[in-house]
Amino acid sequence: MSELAKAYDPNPISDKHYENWLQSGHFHAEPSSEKPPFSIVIPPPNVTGILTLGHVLNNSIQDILCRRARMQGKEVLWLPGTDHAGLATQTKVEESLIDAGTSKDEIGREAFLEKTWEWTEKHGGIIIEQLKKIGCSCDWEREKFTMDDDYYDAVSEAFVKLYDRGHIYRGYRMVNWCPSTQSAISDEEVIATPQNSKLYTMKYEVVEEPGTFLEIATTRPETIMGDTAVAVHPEDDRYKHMVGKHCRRPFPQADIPIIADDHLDMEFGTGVLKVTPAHDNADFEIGQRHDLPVIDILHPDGSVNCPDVPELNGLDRFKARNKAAEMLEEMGLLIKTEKYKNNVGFSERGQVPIEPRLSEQWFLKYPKTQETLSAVLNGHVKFHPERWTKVYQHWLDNIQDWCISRQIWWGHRIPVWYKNDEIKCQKNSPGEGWTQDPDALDTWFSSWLWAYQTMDAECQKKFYPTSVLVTGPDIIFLWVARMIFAGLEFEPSGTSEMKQNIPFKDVYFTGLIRDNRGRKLSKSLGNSPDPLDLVTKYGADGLRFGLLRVAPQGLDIRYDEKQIEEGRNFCNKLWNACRFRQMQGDIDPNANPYDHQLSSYAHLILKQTDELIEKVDKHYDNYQFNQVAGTIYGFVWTQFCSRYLEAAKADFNDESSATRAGTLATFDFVLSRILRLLHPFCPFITEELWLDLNYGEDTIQFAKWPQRLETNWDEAATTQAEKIFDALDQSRSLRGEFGISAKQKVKFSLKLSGELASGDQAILESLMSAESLELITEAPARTPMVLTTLGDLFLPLDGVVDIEKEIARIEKALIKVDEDITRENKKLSNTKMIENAPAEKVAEWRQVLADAEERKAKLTEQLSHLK
RNA sequence: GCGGUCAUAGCUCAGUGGUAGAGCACUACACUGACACUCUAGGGGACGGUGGUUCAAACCCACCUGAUCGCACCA
Repeated sequence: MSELAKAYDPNPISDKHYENWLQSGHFHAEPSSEKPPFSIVIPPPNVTGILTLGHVLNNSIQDILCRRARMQGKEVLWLPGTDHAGLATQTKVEESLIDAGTSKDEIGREAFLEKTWEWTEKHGGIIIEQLKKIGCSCDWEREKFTMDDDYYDAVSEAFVKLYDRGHIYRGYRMVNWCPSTQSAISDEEVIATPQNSKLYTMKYEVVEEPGTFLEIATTRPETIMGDTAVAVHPEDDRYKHMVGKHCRRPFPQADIPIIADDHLDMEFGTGVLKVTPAHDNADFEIGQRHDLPVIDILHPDGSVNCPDVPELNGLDRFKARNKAAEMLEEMGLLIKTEKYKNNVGFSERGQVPIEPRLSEQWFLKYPKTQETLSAVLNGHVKFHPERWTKVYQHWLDNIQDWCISRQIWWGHRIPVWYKNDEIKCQKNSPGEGWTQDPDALDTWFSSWLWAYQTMDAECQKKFYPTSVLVTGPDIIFLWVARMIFAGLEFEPSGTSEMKQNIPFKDVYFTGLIRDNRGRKLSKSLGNSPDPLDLVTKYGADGLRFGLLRVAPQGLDIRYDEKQIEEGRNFCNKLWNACRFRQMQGDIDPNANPYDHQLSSYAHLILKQTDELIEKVDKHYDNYQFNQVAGTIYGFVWTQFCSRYLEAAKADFNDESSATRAGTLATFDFVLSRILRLLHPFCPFITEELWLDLNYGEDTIQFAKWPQRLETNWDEAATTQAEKIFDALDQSRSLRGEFGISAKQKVKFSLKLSGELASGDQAILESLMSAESLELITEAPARTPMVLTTLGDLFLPLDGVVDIEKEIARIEKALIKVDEDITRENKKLSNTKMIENAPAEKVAEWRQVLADAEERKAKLTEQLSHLK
């Protein structure tokens, strides 16, 4: 047993223990184990990503669940891995190529993929090392990557299966096009973003009625060249008569029909809509209904493709917008330009507005939507907090086909082959002359197999379905729902039973971390701290505990570094409590307090420990980690350190104390439970203290999870201890009122209401740091007094007492007592209340009233003595 | 527009029907033999508003206000 340092220095300890844990294989999950299984698959971070506070929160929670499960005797699999993040990684590699003076198209597909693998190997795995720094107990032997050969094959096979079952099709349809990455993206990756735009009102001349103009409002004059009609509402009296006629598109000049369509809102703008079927979802549908031609006037990069209008041709779409407005102005067709706020869809990755664009893409028509919904509604999968089920249901009720093809190279290539007019869907080339589809699959198309494809057959048998998924609600559609689909569709259990195929039983949604002004953490705002800096400053345990303590279930977190500092301070507090214990010597790992004579406060802390275990278990089971942390924090700091430990000093300083051995045994008993309860949150410091204090031979990681004692408490003793602490608090207040410092030795007199054992008296005397504590039967005159549950406590001040001050103090106390009496009287004089309230409540109120009246009598008497 | 969430001390938040809580911040005190990453004391709240249910509402219900997040959007 090494002597503990005066201050807790987390980092050397953490590194030492993590190294040991890795070498001992403690994180290994054994599929052949007899123990009940507990499993979690990590939400795979981007392979080239770096750790954020969000990751810390998310992975700490998973670690907490896993570590507790191990202590509860379960066989735990926490399966780690990373995601290839197709678009995100490809973008980074492309940028590096441009910096090097080349480009992906220049070097070609094969060389590009080689570069990307190099990049992945160079930058990949950083986040894995960072996760180790914060203590994550993943089974690293099983680390998976979505581009591993076997995983790659599985993704292709999944595609082929769905194709064969008729769920996947190719179609020329309107998709969300990201001009920045030049790829289609799914609806879920489009973020509606409020924009300050302009609404242009222009006029088109009616061909059949020269001199008559239709006024049209638009936010996108740069798409005029793609207009193939102008639409009005069929019941709009202003325009009804125009339907069937034509109006003149200004550039390139052409006559386009005026049509009637129900889609229009007569209230909006002028009630006339320019119809651009190639560049707007709604317009496309109108075009379909009216058989309008589709004119695509944009290049894939978002620049204008319209040689007939040389002024605009080749311009970027936003420049073209301004230019088109200028042209309208010059032609005298622009009536007005107004400021206008609207929502524009942005590409999540590319950070630019998306273009609705027609293109040939692969789509998945989701199978088993009913089952996917009912898995959650029936409670096979439980969401925490539950309200997310509503969001989930809403999405499923309105589900659209999933565009799964991406015009990128880094990812799982679509397993479809073409030769002349033939198409074959299979993993490998059908032979000579066949060319593979150039596109890759949406990254999420690989992620959705993650819950089982990460496991080998043996592990699947033991650990699938997994126990719980911990993730953010922002990917409820992108990932969570789709994993449920995958489980139900591909039936990894080998049976068709729903319960065996759903990928997880519980889903815990974490909150979002925001800064102290409520903004999201982001690199561009510079408000995103580096978790590793925080680890350096406060230790991994401090970071974990501090963060978890302020992370309420299902709500966003206002992050402040102060909170992490508090976490570190808490660890230091615990450290020093253990250091204090160590100074007393003689640690018995199997100490049983009940073998010894116990002081009243030892009885109290034992009972409180039992209550602690109950509360902590309850909060754990409800996934209320902030409550777990808060409960342990309060217990350690207040009950254990400020009360029990301070009281114990009296015993430890007195060699002859009859309760000394019992106090020591109680100390070890309680502390060893605190360490175990805290281990999931603070794995490093608890391991260190566990070993230093010799509470177990080996590691704390598999120490038995504390159980309640459920013994018959010595109620008399615990009540007495509470009274003693009340008397202590009151004595301190009294000192404070009269400006007597805490260490200044003073005499106290106590007129007991009940009994006080001599041992307890000695402890109280010591805690009050009193010169003496005299038991008296007569109240002394002109002496400051305070009422306690133990009795009336007097502070004789040998004539130096400020009587006016004491009178004021007592009068203030009387006001408070009168308020209590009034309140209780009001309740008790209400006959309805007496009749309807439970008898025990009424009795309670009567007791409160009686107590208050007794206090009032005493205070009144004291006041009369003073005056 | 539809749906969700939140509103309690200066700040961050606990508190599921019966006397308003914690941490931080603030004020004062103490370099007390575990800890200054500390100790002790103190001040500070008509629990967003209005109604309703109830013997009893911070808590349950309705509406309102404000903030925030999804989803769908009108060009």
